[in-house]
Amino acid sequence: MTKRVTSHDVAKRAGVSRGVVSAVINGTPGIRVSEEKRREVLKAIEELSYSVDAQARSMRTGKSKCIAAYGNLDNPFFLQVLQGVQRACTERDYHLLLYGHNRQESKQALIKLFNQRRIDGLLTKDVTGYEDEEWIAMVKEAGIPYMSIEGYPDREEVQSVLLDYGASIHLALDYLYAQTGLPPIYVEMYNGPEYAPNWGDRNRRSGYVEWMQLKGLDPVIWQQRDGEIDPSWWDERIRSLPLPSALLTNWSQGGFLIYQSARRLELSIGRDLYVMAADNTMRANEYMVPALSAVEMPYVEMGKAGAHRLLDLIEGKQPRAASKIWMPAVLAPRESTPLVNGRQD
Amino acid sequence: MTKRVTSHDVAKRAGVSRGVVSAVINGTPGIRVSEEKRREVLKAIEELSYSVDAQARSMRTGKSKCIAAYGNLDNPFFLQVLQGVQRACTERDYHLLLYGHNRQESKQALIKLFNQRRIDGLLTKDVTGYEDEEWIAMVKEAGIPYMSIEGYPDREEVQSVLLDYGASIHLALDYLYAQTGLPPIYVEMYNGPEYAPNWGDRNRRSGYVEWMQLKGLDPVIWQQRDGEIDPSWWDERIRSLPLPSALLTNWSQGGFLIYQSARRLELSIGRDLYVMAADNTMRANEYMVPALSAVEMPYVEMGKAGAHRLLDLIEGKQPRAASKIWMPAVLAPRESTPLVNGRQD
DNA sequence: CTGTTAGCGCTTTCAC
DNA sequence: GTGAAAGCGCTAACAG
Repeated sequence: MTKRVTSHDVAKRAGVSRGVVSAVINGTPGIRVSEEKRREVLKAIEELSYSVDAQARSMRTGKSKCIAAYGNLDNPFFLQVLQGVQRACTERDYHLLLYGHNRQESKQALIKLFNQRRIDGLLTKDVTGYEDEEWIAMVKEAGIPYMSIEGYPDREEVQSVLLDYGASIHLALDYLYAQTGLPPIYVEMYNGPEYAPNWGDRNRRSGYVEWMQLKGLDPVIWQQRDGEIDPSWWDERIRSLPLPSALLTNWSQGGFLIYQSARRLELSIGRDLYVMAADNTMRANEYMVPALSAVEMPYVEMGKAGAHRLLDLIEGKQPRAASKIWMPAVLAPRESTPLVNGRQD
Repeated sequence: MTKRVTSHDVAKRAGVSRGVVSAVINGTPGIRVSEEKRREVLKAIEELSYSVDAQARSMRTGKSKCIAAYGNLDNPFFLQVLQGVQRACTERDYHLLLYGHNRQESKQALIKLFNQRRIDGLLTKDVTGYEDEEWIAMVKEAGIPYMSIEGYPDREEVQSVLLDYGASIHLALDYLYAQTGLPPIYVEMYNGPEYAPNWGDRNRRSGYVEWMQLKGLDPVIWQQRDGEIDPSWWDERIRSLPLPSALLTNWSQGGFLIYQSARRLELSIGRDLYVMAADNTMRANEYMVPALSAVEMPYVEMGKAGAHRLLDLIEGKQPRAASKIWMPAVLAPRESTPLVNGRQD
């Protein structure tokens, strides 16, 4: 192993002092260095292929230029968020440490991490509407710049990136209604055992009811627990429907179950049933046959926006900004909701 | 901001010297410390909620206990690999830095990173059979402990985790044949513009030919470029098939196109056509209707195995191990390949 | 404007 | 056994 090249070596070769080398590299304001010397230094850096030791620098400055992202690696959304975060980090020359859900304790370990690694900031991908008092207290006490993706909708003092679920449902319904002219049925999936919708699903549901009332239509809501293996439940309901009918489901999982039922009943999606999803949890919408129309959540953009805000916070750029960043959903029209004959305008 | 707690503070409070504190924390061999003092130190650490500064430590020791993972964040496989890597890191108390494809230069930047951040090792998720001479030369010159996932199958001196694609095809064919008793047609997708199969696809293809010959059957191979929008190509071929027929496709994308054609021709997957995929690129197999049978690649395990090997390398545990880790594919039987009537044994 | 120097917090060697 | 001190590579403050 060859010996490490230090700023000392560079200084010696360029015939200057180490302070100058540092000034050249960091463009330290208040230190003027002659053009000639600067060139010398740059040349020496090039020739020795020197690069600063980030550890030593951050030890001195107290800033590591590292942020940490924490989330559930089982969840494909987290990958998208990471992608956005990663881009922001690259753009602003930060590094990204990755931590995954492992045990219950691990979130607390992040605080420890903050001390150990001198992480400059922390970003977590939470489930929609997640709130954890204790955690927020810890973060605040530790003085960590912090940002949540999808958490803490009701806590103004916590920075987070949020989705406007109500608006996303309106977007979906406007489209579905324009395509089909049919009053959409809302199929609401939930995680058992009890019906306890999270923040996002509550907003979606009320968005639906609101929209229907606006149009003077009667809301029709089907509720079913996800994971419930009960094909006949679906078959009975769908069999009783007039054809064609239009359905909007809060989770794409619901779309999948409707497709399965249609297969059993020998109904055709896109002809007998118009189906649309209000998310893309499984990231399979476009691969279903026929491809499932949906409103989808811009997780990459959320990650990017969140990371930029976090970096602003770290660098003290945004002293008194609003704590919430709201993101709009994106309409993805596909084959499951063709334009119904005679509705062209 | 409260002042940082240092080992000095701990030492003072525990009434010992800093060397002892260090010895207690790291269990330094060759330094014996009395049980009483040890207890004192631990108590002081607890009371002051002290944690070592990783930067300072790694500056001193030259080891950062950090590895970096690099890959394409657009690719869902990479998330799975990351998951495995992350687990290995947690188990062995390492930290994980994440870098994504951004520009062409960024891979070179990893080398720089190695110097700057004192990364202990590097892991890349490459495309199947990827090889890059120049990169390997750079890595070797820099002396970076390095591991590739899916790359460098033919370079014995490079450490990598590989999949046995030939065996995976045999596994798929054995299953498909047992279920249906039909000679499977092989549907080979490729990325255009020219037919230039990668390492994995070459192995799959020869695995198919080999298996068919073993059974005394004539190989039938359809080739189609992915992204080619040509529904009639599929419809004509599939229409000409005797029913039922069995098809195995190298990419799940092929399964998707077959499903679409079946929909147009009003054929039923699982009754008229038995379909199976030899991968799960889109991670949508189980959400297709009917769910698509496949052999799938254990990317989580690959990441984990790769990371553990990398850490072994870093810690000098495995002086002369074989450079390749071979992983077997996993059979995932689903609804698209039901047991054909009368074939129960 | 340039050069010297103090220290960031830790580990490890070397005297005691 | 224990304590002092050197030094990892850097930046910022302070002399010259």
